[in-house]
Amino acid sequence: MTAPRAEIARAEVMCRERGVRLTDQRRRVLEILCAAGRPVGAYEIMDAMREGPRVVAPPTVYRALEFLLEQGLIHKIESLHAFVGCDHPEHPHSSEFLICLECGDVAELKDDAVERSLASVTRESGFLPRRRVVEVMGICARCARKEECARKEEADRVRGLVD
Amino acid sequence: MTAPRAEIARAEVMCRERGVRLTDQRRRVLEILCAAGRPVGAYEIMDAMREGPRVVAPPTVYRALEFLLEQGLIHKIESLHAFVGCDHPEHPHSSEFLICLECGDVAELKDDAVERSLASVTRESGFLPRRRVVEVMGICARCARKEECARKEEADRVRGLVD
DNA sequence: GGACGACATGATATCTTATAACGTGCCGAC
DNA sequence: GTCGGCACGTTATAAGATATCATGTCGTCC
Ligand SMILES: [Zn+2]
Ligand SMILES: [Zn+2]
Ligand SMILES: [Zn+2]
Ligand SMILES: [Zn+2]
Repeated sequence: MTAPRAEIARAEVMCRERGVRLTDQRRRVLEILCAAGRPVGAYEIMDAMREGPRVVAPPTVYRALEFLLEQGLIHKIESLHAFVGCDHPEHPHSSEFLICLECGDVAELKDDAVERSLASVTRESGFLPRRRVVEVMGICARCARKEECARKEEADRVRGLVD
Repeated sequence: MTAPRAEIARAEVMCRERGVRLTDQRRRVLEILCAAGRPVGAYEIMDAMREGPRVVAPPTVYRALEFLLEQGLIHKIESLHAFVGCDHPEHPHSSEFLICLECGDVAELKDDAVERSLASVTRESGFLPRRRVVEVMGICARCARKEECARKEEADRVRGLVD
């Protein structure tokens, strides 16, 4: 929830270099996504924008999202119908996510092993990839540890009762 | 569009073995998916079911889909909001798809290279995977060939005009 | 400076996808 | 027989996304 100054500044520069306009609406959406640091749905973004001066309608949000996606500044997470700011938008890349079912945390993979293995599989079959969606739902390391502790405590408690 | 007798028979056996019920509604949905041989949306399935004796409402379709997903008889393609019958449901597996943007054809990968590289990446980070979504959008081999031919013909035509 | 065109936004309506909530009927266990 | 679990019916509504047309904004060209 830190102010996403750095991300915005970076985006400004990238857009200027490319000759595209990071307008108020687009910047606002990017700010909301970066500040959240988690997947946010389009309608939630819309609500967040309402807090400002004016009311916005769905197309406004979706248009801003479309632009940010094109520029590689954000990613869409298909399995959540939600969007996240990109960690490292400097170079265009396909995104891969680890999504925690417990705490909702989302981590963007930077490793390209998956990308390479996908590339080799598709090349073999003559398929020309354009966009990749790789999303793994599961339990993140932190939640796994927490659950492990809880299990232990429970076991201890039961042992205590039996004694 | 072949009659999906084999798939249905196989599903019947699997359900019996597991002690779960492949009811009329569930079988009907599976038939529609297998017969289509392409991704089909829930509401399209609903329309297909209407052709039969009775009217069905969305929850009926979604409940059947939920059951079939649980039993591994079908997969959901997140990026299309659609469902497909599974090629090889005998052993539970996570699904990986190549989706053609041109003709809409969907191929389920059987190769497990992607699965393995994903597994190693997630293991390293202490993440416990539950469900994987791997969907690659692009141009299938057949459409790529077709486009290649079209490009050649166009080039020939232009050469002809210049001459 | 004024006309024009490209692009961005506003506003309204509608469409698609998915689920909540509650009731009914079937069937086997006891 | 009745009880409980499960599948299904029915109605309503939530949630996500897009189509369409009007309006505004801004730089360019004359
Ligand atoms: Zn990224
Ligand atoms: Zn977690
Ligand atoms: Zn499968
Ligand atoms: Zn194709």
